[in-house]
Amino acid sequence: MRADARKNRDHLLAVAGTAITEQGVDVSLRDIARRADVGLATLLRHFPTREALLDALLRTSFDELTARAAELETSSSPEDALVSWLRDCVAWTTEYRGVTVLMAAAIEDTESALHASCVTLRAAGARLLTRAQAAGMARSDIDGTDLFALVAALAWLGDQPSLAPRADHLFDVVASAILTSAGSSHAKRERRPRARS
Amino acid sequence: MRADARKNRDHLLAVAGTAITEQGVDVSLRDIARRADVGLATLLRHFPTREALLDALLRTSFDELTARAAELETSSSPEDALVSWLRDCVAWTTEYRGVTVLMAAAIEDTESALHASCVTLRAAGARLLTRAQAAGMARSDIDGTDLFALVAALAWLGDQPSLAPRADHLFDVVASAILTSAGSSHAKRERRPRARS
DNA sequence: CGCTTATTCGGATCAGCGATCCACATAAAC
DNA sequence: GTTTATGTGGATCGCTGATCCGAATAAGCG
Repeated sequence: MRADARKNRDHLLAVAGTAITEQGVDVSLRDIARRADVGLATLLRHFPTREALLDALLRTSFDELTARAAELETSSSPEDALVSWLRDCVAWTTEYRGVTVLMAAAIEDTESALHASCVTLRAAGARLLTRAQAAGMARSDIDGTDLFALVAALAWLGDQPSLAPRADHLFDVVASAILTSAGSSHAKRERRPRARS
Repeated sequence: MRADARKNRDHLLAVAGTAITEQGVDVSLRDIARRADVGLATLLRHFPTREALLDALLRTSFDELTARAAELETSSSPEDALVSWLRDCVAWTTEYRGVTVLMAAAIEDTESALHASCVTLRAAGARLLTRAQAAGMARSDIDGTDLFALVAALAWLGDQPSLAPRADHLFDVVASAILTSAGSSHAKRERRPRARS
């Protein structure tokens, strides 16, 4: 890559980081290009899609989260490791308003630039979940995909200005649902008469 | 209102209903106008914003949901009433892909055309919740706003193609969190050492 | 019925978006 | 210093919702 191209790329990433922190991931790409004193076409050549830009921008964060999962796996109890990692994930998304929707779309879109990162994240969560389940600390009827979905839903809550104030509390509510049902009587109560067809 | 205006309004509502069912609430207003053989300006005069259009279109559904809440309040046990009403709410949103985001925004935006409907819905849920709490069937540390947020989050899950397959299962998980903590030991387990500041 | 008036309509236009094209500028290689 | 491969960004496209205003028309009245 040519030196000037590299410089533009790096500068664009820096500016994009600022813009996204300020305005969320839906910020206009034109705005980012303007703030970087660069043509829109240049931004779009370096990062052909919004997902590609985010992938470059967030890769470090993704890596940190997966590393943190590995670390917690050896340093904490299965229960604490799972819950505090989930908490970290949700807390992280608050720095990038709107990223949850893109991640939810990317997790099953193999063409998305964010796909690989999302899959890796889900796998990291699945490991912690399996460990907690093996220890009897987490309900056994959920898997990594369920966990990903729950974290996404909680992160989405935090993205909605009107619901965000409850996000922390509802995290605890959902966390209790993941943890507490392990072998409890609820597994039986849970079987309700009949779902509305 | 002049006869031709009324006709256009009704026709637009019918066409909008079809279009939104097919493509979700983010369908282009221009498309709706085109399909109704009407100018875009005409659509926007009858319904100045997307929210206004949805409000007119969904008012019936909103009324049905609140009526159903009242009905369940007298016909079912506090627990069943709450859970099956929540299930109805989530199921209803699946007919209008994307409506959840607009409702979350509208619940605290008094200017939104959807505001009143959302507030009414939250109140209906709050009544069922309070009743279940009084009967000791629902955890007491949540309120109507929390309930609204949880339903919104579950509905949002159903809107995401990649997460939708788990939505039903995760509804049960969340429902168990709402119900099962009533006086159980979990209330105590729940107090975790310390949330990350 | 014909005239007037208030209402409604929709084509045209605007600013915004992301995507794409291509003449031009320039770093790098020789 | 010249050549060449690479990078750039203004211009343009099709799309979005919002707005304006001359033309069309329904309703009211003599």
